[in-house]
Amino acid sequence: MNLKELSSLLGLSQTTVSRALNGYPEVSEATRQKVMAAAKKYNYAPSSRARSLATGRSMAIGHVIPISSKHEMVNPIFADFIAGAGETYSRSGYDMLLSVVNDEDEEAAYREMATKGSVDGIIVHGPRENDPRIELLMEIGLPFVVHGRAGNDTRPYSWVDINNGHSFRRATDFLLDLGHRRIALINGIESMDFARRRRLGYEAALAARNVRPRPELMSAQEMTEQNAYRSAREMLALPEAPTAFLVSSYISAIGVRRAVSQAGLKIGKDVSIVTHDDDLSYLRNGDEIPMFTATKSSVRAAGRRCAEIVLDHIANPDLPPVQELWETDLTLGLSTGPAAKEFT
Amino acid sequence: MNLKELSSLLGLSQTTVSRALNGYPEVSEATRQKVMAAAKKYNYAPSSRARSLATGRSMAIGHVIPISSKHEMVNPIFADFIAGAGETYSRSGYDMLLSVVNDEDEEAAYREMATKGSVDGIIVHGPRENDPRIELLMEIGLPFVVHGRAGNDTRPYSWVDINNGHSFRRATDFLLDLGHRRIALINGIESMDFARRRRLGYEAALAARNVRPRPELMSAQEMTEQNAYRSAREMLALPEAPTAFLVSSYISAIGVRRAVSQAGLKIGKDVSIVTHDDDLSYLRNGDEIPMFTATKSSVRAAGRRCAEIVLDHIANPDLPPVQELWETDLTLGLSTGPAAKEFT
DNA sequence: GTGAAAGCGCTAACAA
DNA sequence: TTGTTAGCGCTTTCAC
Repeated sequence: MNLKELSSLLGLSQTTVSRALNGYPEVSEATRQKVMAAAKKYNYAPSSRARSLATGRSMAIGHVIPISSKHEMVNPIFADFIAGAGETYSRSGYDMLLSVVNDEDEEAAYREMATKGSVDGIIVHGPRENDPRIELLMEIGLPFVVHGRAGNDTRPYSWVDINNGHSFRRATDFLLDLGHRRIALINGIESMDFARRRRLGYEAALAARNVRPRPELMSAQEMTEQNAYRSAREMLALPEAPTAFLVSSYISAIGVRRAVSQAGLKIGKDVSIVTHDDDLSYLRNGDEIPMFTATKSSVRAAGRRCAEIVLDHIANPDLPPVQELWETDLTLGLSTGPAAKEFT
Repeated sequence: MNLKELSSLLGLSQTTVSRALNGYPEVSEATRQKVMAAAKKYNYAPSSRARSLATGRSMAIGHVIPISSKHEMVNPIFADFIAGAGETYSRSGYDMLLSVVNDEDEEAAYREMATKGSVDGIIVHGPRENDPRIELLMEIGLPFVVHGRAGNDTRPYSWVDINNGHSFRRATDFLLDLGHRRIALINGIESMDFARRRRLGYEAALAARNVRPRPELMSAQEMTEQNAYRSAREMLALPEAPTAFLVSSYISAIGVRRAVSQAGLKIGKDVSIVTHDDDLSYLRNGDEIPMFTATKSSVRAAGRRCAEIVLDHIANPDLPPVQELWETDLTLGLSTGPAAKEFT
């Protein structure tokens, strides 16, 4: 069923039917009712392709997902982010176009989305330090929002980010307060902006207390259980083994936990672990200490927010860039480890 | 830059330019070269909207991701599947349209994709037993492929599935061979087709050896670490505690592992755990026993295959449905648990 | 309040 | 081998 058929069925012009359906005010209430009813009855929905061509807007937002052979197959937080963004899009009648590309083809993917006119805006995932995509997207001229930031690039582009530095600084301070001096950092790959900021926060906390950072207690790798396990095991075998671990992802924390157990050490007694978690409920038994930076729900919220911002910029291209730094729910649990104390 | 501009720039008709760009044979090599060069120079790419409208094909495949308030936020294997499908699409010049919807709106989402003509085919995720979507999609008439199956529906629709039943039957057999008689099953929610099949495989293995299935050793929940942890802890507190756990997801296995450790039991000695894993390397030390059903790479391969099938059906609508049941790499490691033995 | 007609940018018959 | 022309299904001026 298309507009032509529907309108001839109703004995009206295409114009009137279109107007009735799109909520134009000049249509009489009676006609509108009739049209709406018929559309529903015949299950009519305007062709998005035709509509796009006529209006010049494609009603879709592009997400480019880089698949690297070198790095993690798929960013673990990606799914939740997408879920959040998707909610916003469907509320606003937008589609989400996903483009999965090898990272060397990524630039071409953005260019193509723009020149083919398949999207009205773009969301950038997993920004790296001095990410060249920012430049590219500014040149292309399509509205875009970055989830995270690309280093200290001060150009006015829109982004939504978690305050990774502050969060890790506070977590490190917490461990220092507990009396720890050999605090290991199990981090993600440092080319990712968020990992760099986390390390800086950790280092800043150490420096403020004159605690010497130990390179042998810092690892920066793809965040898998395996990597974390191996790193933690090696660190625990050192003559001066860490008494605490600050861990940059939940899945890595599981690897650390395994290494600690296997070394015959008791978590929360011999060694403290500070990490992310979405569910505190089971952690208040001295098992480990959670720290919120990017939980499932906050990632989802970030997805929603990024989507909103890009839609706003599409609706109003003169809007200034939006830059939001979200403070985290840094919720630290009760530790029964060395010098344990409650901290909120 | 659009076709009109490009062709007038070249002093050619739109038709010729279009033909040259689309690889039609009747264009002279000389013109083609010229056209190609100009297109590259001016960074021209045909508008996908206009092209879709003209050809009637939208060059996009729809994926509907149901977000349930009741269940897991996002299916954990979803990201890898998407990555695989995305690879295939980009090779074939297709786009992927993601629609994130509440599960009650899912039917409407499929209908809309079809009537709006925004996709040429659909991939169905997370089929449930007697999933009404199958009916709906057959009625809609768009090519579709299901990742998994919808119960024992024998209608001729295309699907790609892992042999979950067989895999779990073999794993259970393995544990029975080791001498285990109280084998717990930590499963996903049974409304999901895969979970049901896994339980059936498990029960069949028990029945074949006249081992009574114990309802108190079977849990079926959303697959999170928390749920698995709680279930395992409860089971271990029973007077007749399980000596082995058969666990339906890697993340659940982590919860089981924690419960077992916390109970003061040694994995691989007091209790065997059979589960999924992508990386065997660290498991041959008696820690636990991996079992492959749906690993990251096989899920990705399934994504690629589903995408291929749907593209095939779009290219040739008369193609009969493709139904593929993949046998799994059920690789069982060395257990040092009770009656341990090598099994491959 | 309604309709006629032009046009969005492309592809594909049909002509030449 | 190339060009002319007529749509694809919708929105949107402009005229009534």
